[in-house]
Amino acid sequence: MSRNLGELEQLVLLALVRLGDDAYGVPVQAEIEQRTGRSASFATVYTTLARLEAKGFVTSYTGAPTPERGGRGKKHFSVTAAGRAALSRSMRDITSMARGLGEPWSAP
Amino acid sequence: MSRNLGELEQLVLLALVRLGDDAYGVPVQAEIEQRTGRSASFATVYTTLARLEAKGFVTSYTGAPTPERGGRGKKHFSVTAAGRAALSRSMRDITSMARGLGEPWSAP
DNA sequence: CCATATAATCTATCTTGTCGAAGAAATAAT
DNA sequence: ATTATTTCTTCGACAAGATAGATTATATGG
Repeated sequence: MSRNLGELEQLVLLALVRLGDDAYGVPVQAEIEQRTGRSASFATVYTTLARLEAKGFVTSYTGAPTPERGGRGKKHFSVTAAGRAALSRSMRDITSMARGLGEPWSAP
Repeated sequence: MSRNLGELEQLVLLALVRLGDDAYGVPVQAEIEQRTGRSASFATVYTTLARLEAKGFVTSYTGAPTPERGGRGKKHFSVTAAGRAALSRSMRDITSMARGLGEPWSAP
């Protein structure tokens, strides 16, 4: 029923857009932490990614691992059209509510 | 205890800022529906308001009812300094993640 | 085949979102 | 005063989202 995105779902979706082809768990987590300063464990990011996929907002394919030095293959994610639409709606909702308010949320 | 706001909590807080002195349950719900087009029952709004108050992000006082034509007294809400700070953080997080992206979430 | 590195999943719990139905408080009508 | 009507809020119950510690999977190097 809920075509609404949670807050973390929004951030993850935005991170995917930012990262493009390099989008998989690890960098998504890093991007969120670096840009927002907010901590999010890998597990948290992965569960969110899984939920988004279940809703059809992202798709994934498992790629080959880095030839360099060990490790498991990466699971790459990309945002679907439905995902972009959902993200767009969420962003619109929040900007609609914030529009016109200078930045009163930081004023005394 | 997460000091992060949920999406609805953000919207409700923004609605309170918009409404100022006229901020109580009914208009908050109306403001959200009108501005975002997204439905939210009164119960949903009140629950969120109660949670925000429990977290210290809003305060309330029960005012006298309208002399006009019946009805229960209104419970007025206002955002606390902590609430503004939390809202500010949330807004900053999302704009930080969206910064630079024209509006790619709506592009093919 | 054991150590090490990298990446993803499992399991479990707490927090948020959601709303139908019921309750509370005031005025108006009978 | 009793009942109706209007306005606004709370209750109770469950679904969905957030969170992370421990665990598993897969690759390379010695």
